[in-house]
Amino acid sequence: MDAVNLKNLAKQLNLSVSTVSKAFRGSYDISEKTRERILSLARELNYQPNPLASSLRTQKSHTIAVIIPEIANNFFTLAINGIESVAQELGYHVLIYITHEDEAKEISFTRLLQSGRVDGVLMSLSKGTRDFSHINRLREMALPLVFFDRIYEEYPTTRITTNDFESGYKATKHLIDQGARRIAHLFLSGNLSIAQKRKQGYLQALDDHKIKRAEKLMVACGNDADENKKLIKACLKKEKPDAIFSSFEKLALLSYEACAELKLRIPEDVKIISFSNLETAPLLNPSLTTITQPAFEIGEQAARALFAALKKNRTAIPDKHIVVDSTLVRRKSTE
Amino acid sequence: MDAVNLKNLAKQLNLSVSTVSKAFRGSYDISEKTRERILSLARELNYQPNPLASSLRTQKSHTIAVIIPEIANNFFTLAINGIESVAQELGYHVLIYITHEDEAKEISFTRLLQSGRVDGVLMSLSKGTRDFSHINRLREMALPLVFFDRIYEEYPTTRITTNDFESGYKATKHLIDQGARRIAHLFLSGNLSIAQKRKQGYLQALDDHKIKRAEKLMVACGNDADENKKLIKACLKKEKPDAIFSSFEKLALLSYEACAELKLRIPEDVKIISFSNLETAPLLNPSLTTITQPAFEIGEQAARALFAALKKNRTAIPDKHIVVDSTLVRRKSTE
DNA sequence: TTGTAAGCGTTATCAT
DNA sequence: ATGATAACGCTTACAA
Repeated sequence: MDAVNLKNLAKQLNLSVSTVSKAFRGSYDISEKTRERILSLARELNYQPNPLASSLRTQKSHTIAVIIPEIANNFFTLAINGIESVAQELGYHVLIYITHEDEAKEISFTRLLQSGRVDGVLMSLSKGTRDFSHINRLREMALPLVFFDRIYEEYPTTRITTNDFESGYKATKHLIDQGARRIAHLFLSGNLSIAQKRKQGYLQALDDHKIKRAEKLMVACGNDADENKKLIKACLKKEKPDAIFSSFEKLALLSYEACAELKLRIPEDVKIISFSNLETAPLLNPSLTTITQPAFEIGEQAARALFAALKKNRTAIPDKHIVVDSTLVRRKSTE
Repeated sequence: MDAVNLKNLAKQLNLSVSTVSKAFRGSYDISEKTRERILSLARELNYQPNPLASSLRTQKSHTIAVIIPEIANNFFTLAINGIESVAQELGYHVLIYITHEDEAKEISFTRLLQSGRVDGVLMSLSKGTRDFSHINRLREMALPLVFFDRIYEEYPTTRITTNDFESGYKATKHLIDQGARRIAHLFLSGNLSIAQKRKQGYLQALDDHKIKRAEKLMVACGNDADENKKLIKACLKKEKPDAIFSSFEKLALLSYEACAELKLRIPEDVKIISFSNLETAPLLNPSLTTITQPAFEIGEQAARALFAALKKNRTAIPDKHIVVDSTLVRRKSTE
């Protein structure tokens, strides 16, 4: 069966291509009667306009790209859900690109997006990103870009995060209030601003409570889970922390495993709190105290910020930092 | 800055558009010297070919669509990971569509894909799908389609699932071996073939062990979590099962909550086994015995099946059912 | 109200 | 080895 297109329809109706085209776009200089004829034949033949042709012509793809570091991660999964729901509502299509925390991939993805494939980009930086020229290039190309969570702080666009400093502070203070004094901090190595903010919150809380900072209690983790678990175990064994504040969910889960393997009891020997969107946090053994980010909402807001700019036809996106609050949920792991 | 395109490059080099175009496609009737000139200017100006134009011309979008019922779900997250890794390797782009188990959305998505936007589709049916005409239409349009997990059994294409019947049987038998006799089964209402297969495995296992089937022990769940929890609690209270076999991860988590609320101990009062790709299954209280599907591999294989067909230029995809095995992982919830 | 024709940025065929 | 030109399917001035 030959694809049905405008030319096709036009011929069968003895009309011109442009008349048919206009009918679909609800132009009011088409008579009610011919419009009816056109639409009815279109329905019958199940006509679908070719989006490539139309995008090429209008310079709008009605598609956005979402670039994230990983997807087997509850935060990003929820964020995508938020993004997708807005995209669906507004009739946009969503391309997904996963960098696996790799700067080289991030660079090559941004390259691919530079020529009309998408109208805009939502992005969360990968841990490995050290140089930002690929991102600045997007600005030169006037490709609208909104950051969420793992933002590029200096980039003049809308950037959405949670209150990371305050949350880091609150998490640490919570541990202190629960009696902890040797608090380890697990974070992801690299340049991520959110990791730094959380760490600063941690340090500030220590300072405010006259607890001495100790480099050895701050564990920079990488990409490899086994490696990370070793780092955590080493810290637990050598430094004997009485609590752990983990900046990233997966590091908390590794801590649970590490504690089990070292026969350390949670929370008796080690209290644990972590940034996390884990649905099963309440069901863990013991249930995990979390700093929970409103991930769906973050995705949603990022998408809305982007689409608002797209509607206004490539208006620059407001240069501002939107902060939504995380919530601390107390559970057994810090009791 | 004006977008740099072929015409643009050609003018600056005093060459024709077609020469420049050929240079990029490594045509060998371009002299080494001019090719060098072209590529070097392209690099300098950071030229990126416009994929819309090129797709329109070649009738290949180098893009696939993935249609799934939900994304806040470890199985689908892992499957996407598998799909995306293959797509990345082969230079394809991935569009994501989430039906939220809604047939209407599934229909409208398949519509959108009918006119050149994508070269092929990977799909897992939504629970709500009762009519398949929208899917059959994709065949009429000769749009390559591969199913994974929630397959449309009658559709002549490659369909990838786990060994659902056997897994259902094995799960049930495991509960029986552990001493259970009143085994409830939680599944998703609707037409999903995998749900039916799993249930058949369950029933067969009961039959083989001379345990009487009981309608009231078979709980059909819907989309609403609260509603589902009520159903599960009602079953636990009225039917007093000594074990639960859950076909879907989220139903198992609700069962944990239900048991907690009813002060039922797992596994002493109720043993639980579930299909699940939960990373935290070993960390739950108690750890959850699972039937784990090789989700990443399923996604990967589905993608490979699709791309193989695409490479051969719209050859029909082999009509076959690929079965990969799930594994039963024994943990405390069924001890 | 309808039609003509140019053009979006490519690729591919056919000349030169 | 290079170039002119016609598509791909659509939108949009502008003309009729």
